[in-house]
Amino acid sequence: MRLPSKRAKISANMAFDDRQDRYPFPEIEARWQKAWADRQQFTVTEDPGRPKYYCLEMFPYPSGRIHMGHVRVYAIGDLLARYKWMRGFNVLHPMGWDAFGLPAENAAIDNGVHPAVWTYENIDNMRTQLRRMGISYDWDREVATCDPAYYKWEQLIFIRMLERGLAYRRRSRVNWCPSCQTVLANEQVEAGRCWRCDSEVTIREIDGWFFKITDYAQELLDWCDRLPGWPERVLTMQRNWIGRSEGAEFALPVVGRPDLRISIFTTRPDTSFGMTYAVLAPEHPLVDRIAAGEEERRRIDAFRAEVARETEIERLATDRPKRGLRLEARAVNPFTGGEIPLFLADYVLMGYGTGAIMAVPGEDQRDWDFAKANRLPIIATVKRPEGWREDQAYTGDGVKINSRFLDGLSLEEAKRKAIDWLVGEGLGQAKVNFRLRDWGISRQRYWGAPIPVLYCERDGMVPEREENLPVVLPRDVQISGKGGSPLAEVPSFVNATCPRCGGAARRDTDTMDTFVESSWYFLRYCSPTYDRGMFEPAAAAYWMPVDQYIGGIEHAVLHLLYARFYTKVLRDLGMLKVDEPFRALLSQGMVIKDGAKMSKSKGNVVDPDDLIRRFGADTARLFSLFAAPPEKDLDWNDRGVEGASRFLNRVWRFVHANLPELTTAARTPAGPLSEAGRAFRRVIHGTIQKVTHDIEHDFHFNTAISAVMELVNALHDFERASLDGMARPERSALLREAVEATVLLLGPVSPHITEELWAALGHRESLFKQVWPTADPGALARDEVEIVVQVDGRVRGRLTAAVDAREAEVREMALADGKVRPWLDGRRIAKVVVVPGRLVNIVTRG
RNA sequence: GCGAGAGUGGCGGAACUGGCAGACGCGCUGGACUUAGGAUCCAGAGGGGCAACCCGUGGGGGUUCAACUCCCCCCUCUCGCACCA
Repeated sequence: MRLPSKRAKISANMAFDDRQDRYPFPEIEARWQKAWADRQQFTVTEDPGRPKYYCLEMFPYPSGRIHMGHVRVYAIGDLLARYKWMRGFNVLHPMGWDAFGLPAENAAIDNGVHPAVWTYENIDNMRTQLRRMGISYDWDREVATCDPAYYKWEQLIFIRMLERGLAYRRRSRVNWCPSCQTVLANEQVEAGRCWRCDSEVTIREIDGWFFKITDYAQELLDWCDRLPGWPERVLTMQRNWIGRSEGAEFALPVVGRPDLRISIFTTRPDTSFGMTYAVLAPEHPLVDRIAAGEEERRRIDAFRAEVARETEIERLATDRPKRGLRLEARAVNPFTGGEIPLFLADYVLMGYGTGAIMAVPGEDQRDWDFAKANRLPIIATVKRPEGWREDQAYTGDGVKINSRFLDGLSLEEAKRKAIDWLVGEGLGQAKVNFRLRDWGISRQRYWGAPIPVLYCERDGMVPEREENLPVVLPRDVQISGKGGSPLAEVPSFVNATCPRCGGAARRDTDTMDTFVESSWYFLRYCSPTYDRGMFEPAAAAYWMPVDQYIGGIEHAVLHLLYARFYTKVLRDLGMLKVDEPFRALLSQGMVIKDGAKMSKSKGNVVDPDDLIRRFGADTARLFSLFAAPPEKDLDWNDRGVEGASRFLNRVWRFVHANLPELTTAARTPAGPLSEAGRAFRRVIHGTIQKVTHDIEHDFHFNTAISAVMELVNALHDFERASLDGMARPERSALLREAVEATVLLLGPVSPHITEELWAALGHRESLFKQVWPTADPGALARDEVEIVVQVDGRVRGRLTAAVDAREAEVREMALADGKVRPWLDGRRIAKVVVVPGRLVNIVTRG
């Protein structure tokens, strides 16, 4: 009876789309986006009088179009930003573009379009797409890292780092395509071959710039314990990446060569008496001097060429045979005084430790495998446990054996004593080693920030003068994908004057790793147009650190570690007060579809534009947040999107169908509530409590949204049930309270429809200037609870007890329960466990 | 390979510090309203069984009155890799 008439009313009042019966989201979303922009609602300035909240999502690479991963991360960020607005914070929520990088150069090679043109067109497209999502960005703070006004400051910091020895030059290995005559990124190497010409990739040594992140290894590690807002799994990955290990460093003399000593690092100095051979990395610089003659030199070169074809992952794999080459020279184990053979082997890397190891096959599995393959002796220096089969290395604890003055000691004691001995003999010392390597930042690419140094015949390497910055990337350049750095082909760029002597000098033609730009963009947002420095000190002092950083788990190590490092460098340069850039981190999972990452080749891509056109941004955002908790992968499902859309429509319809009653109702129910009214009010306030908790506690927006859905379900039930038997003012006031709570709680998720509904409910001010609702403890209070009764762990009955019922009382009720008694017949009660307010478990025997 | 995560109905996912497994949504089934329904509303539903009940959180052990949750072993999948001397 009521439904048809209600339906008629709905159609007449609400301008539903005729065909689809959907609320008019295109118009609503456009209108509110314009209103927020016109009012500059999310434009912020520093306001010391209010608590600040800096909410940041990892900025995108301007690939051309946003994808669902972007929708997800920005929906998460915007929810938090808007929530914090409603909580009274002064929220900084900026957006920009990680605009340098390889794809722009590839586009230039493939389509002949200039990287700058390509990049800025993409930015324009993506900005339009993002605006359609209705994110609360302060667009006045937009930055693009390819802007000289941006990278100028990065060049300045480079020079400061150079002055402090934090930037230095050395040789390093790169992938080289002999056919294209160019350096390849790892990404451009496919199964050992060049992705363009399919030639076999080789390794080349070239000079490049490094940042000395290893100087900060200990501090970066220490602060992992002081970042409680970070996910533990990311901190664990960072700790492992930094890879601190304690041990000893000492020298092995080369037999007959008093001029040569091989320095080795070991975490197990206690096993030194088990050293039966030693290994150098094939790249080790001493190898050339150790080589005995022409013939051995040739063998070494051949071996090096073989190893050069292996990736580091292959070289370190423990499940494949290790390659080795025995050298003619021998070394001395200083502990035993005995001679041991020397090898080159692929499993020893130049980049870790000293690039040489003492091999202890008895207590190291890789050494064991290599020793077995090369018929080398194996000596046990730790007593094996009872029944140990001598078929693998023993890496466990135990008493030292076969180790002369270390015999009988525990492993830890022996480590200390071995080091003491080394120190006493003047052979070595205790040493802390890190797995972390310095950060190579030189790229032989065009589309990046130029490295601001020159090379002068007379003065050598000279940094550019500060007043000459930025060193601007020249526009006219040929990008072919062949040959060296494209900048080397631009005479007007290369040929410059020496900042020191004024003579002729050549500029460095490499550009910086794009990770450098992304290591400080969050600082630039604090004062994006400031032109007297990287950032305005007062602005950075106000906004930093970022309170909540949000981005993909794939950045768990590299980007996040580099940004932490860069921040510490700036602090040590006296520019910044904070020690860490990101107070809290939310690592969100990927968006997948049909069990696989979205990709064009798999044909499972969902286009956000298309989605927004069909369902609206509010629905797209709602679904992204509802379908999975943020840290997990999200399996995209088109049907699920329809469900999200259906939910918003349901809310829309309910509000409009009851508008007259809602707008005339009292704000709070007058007088005492009926029992049904109290029950409903408990649902309302329970929802407020749960949503707030889920947002604050663990970012589980999916359960927050499901709680609102439950409230809406309860709202419908209440609306129907309260028609009879409830006083009209009570009903109306409760309906209003519930609807307003729904709209407020849903605001950060789906901001356009909720603004519209909020206005329809008679409010003049923006929803996002409202105060977030708080749960009324009085409304939450209940006087009875349901208690589950188990017999031997199985649910056999349930009973209702007073909240404050005593344990003995509940126990008696359970034992007397009619449903429970038959299960106790003929059994002896061994024990009764009472969990207050939850359950009773009656344990029987026999 | 190493490092880090994840495995729960037909599907996405719930389940607080060990206490009723499957909230919420999708899909499905039945019904109502409709010229119509791919709109909307109501109801049902983990699997087995007429039922009482039994079985169920990747697999196998264990701890406990009680295990998705804690411990040990194994399997599968995902992410990162410059990487353990």
